[in-house]
Amino acid sequence: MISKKAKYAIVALVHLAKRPDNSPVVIREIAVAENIPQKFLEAILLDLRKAAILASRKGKGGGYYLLKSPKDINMADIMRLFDGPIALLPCVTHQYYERCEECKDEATCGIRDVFMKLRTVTVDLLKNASLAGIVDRETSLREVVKD
Amino acid sequence: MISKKAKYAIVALVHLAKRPDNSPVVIREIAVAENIPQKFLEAILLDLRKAAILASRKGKGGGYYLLKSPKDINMADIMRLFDGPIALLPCVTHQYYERCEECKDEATCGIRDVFMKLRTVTVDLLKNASLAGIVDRETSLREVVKD
DNA sequence: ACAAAGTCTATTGGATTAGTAGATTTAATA
DNA sequence: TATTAAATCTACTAATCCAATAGACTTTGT
Repeated sequence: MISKKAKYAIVALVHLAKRPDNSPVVIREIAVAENIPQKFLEAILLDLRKAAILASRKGKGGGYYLLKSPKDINMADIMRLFDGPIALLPCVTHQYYERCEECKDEATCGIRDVFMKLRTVTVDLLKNASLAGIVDRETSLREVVKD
Repeated sequence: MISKKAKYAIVALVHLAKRPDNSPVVIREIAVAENIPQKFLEAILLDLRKAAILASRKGKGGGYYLLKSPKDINMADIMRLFDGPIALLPCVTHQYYERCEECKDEATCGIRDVFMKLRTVTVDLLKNASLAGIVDRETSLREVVKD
């Protein structure tokens, strides 16, 4: 399961991506609109800012806004940022590789083989899931439901 | 990341599946051979027994052995047993479905859509990864390395 | 009877998760 | 320049989970 942090981050990003202009949005607006505990959200948005996905302005008229285009923000990056590696075994991650202590021969490990394949398809799918894609999908899903 | 419990479970099952006959194997043998803390492994094997994947015999000559054929034991079942749902969001699990509290409309949620697709491909891949497949894969990988 | 095996109950230290509280800093504007 | 609205920083906490250990108990074969 994804952490609440990662989930809230995605929800907040979608909220920001849905706005026509990219003007700053105050934390409270996002928190209220998306049912996210405000103080918790503050920490999350800060992380997104440190990761250069969001930018912020302090003081009156301030708030958070997207720094990158929605089509350049993907789920893989967000999930890695909050929950660490996407792979399910340390021996099949790219960035955080670590040998399994109990493993006798990595090269011929059939378990590793399975989880390597899984990692590949997962990262592939999440890399291709952009904020823009999600927003588009919501509008087209709404069309379908309306009918 | 998968839990140690799930990983040890898979390693232990592969150990059992590799044996030509299906005679009982004592916990210590598996623990020593696979570098798994014995006491920890005991609890794991007990869980596998309760799930009717392994059976056991007490006393001299006893131990654990597979109850099901290796081709009928798949990674999805093992992972669910130890780590719970495979899906990354509660709203896209089959067995443990739970609404996301912060979600406004599930039917048109673009986030849910992404994680639903991910769940489908993941479960599909893990369901098709049987113990038998893993053992086979190890033998054929060994062939390749030998050359 | 004895030894060899699994089984059960309890506990523990440490890490992680999901927050909360409150003081501080920065910027706009009246 | 005083006020206000906003983000930012530091610290703390309760609850849960993870990985493992300890020790007593039960069952079974010889």
